[in-house]
Amino acid sequence: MQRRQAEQVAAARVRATGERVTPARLRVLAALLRRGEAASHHELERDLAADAIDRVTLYRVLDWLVGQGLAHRISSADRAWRFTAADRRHDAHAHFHCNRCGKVLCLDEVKTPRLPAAMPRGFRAEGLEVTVKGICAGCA
Amino acid sequence: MQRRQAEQVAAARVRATGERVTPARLRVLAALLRRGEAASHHELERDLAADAIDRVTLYRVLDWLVGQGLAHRISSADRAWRFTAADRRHDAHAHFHCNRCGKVLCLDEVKTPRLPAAMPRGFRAEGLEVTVKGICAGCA
DNA sequence: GGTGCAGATGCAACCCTGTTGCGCTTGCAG
DNA sequence: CTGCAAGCGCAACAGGGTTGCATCTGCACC
Repeated sequence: MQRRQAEQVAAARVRATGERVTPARLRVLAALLRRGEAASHHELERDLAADAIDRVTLYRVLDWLVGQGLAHRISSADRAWRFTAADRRHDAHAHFHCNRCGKVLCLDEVKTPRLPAAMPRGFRAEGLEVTVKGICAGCA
Repeated sequence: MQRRQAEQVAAARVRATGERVTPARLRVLAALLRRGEAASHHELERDLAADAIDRVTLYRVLDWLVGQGLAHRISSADRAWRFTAADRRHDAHAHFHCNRCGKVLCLDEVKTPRLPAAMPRGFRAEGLEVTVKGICAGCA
């Protein structure tokens, strides 16, 4: 997404929550929108390098965005959360994790199966995460 | 698995690698075999409490076991690796992650789909991880 | 049954991701 | 304009995992 468009969309979405509209929220959401792929905290920090916002604030803003449904948190294998703007329904597709560079992105083509009907007695399924691991185009 | 049996199986498998047979390797693999479910580093440390082995050694032994194909590393959402003895083919079933207590176990009933045939150009799939999240029987 | 040494272990110190506590600042309702 | 709850920045901390290095030990060879 282009810079201008990302900023406008971000502003609209943050405003729509009815919560406070702060620069940090706007800038973080805009940064997420500009990136097509899932961004780690560290990558976002770099994206926001110009007039950086505090590490902790970034974590809190990301938490807030996830809480508001404006972003999704993906747990990747390298022990770092990754985040995407909530552009599309995130239950319905798989993620790709590159074993070499650690990059995570969405595989829209790969549909995930629905929640398993048959769970062991006493277990309740709430969500499903499908991750394909391999080597991405950049690393191949 | 019973203690005696676990020790015997562990000894046989470690010997079969042709690499060095050390007490740490035997004890860690036996501990994994005794547990039915995936164990975190911390849980294993507790299991081995009697005459504990060093934190770092435990990490290294686990790495070695994974490298030898004697154990599998599962990345759970709480940013901690979990490990299982490689009893069965681990590609073929899903894992369950409890959102409340963080426990991870194998869902043998839930078959995972085969690797997606259609990947974006330049991407190579090497493995597939399917995780069902929810509340386990103990926490319900 | 020795013995040498590559490889395994233990210890201390470190890194990285993420969190908490707390005083200062600010968006926004009135 | 103003007050104040909510958000922000800083510092300090916590947990999981890794690295460097000196010491120890399985085991291949004698």
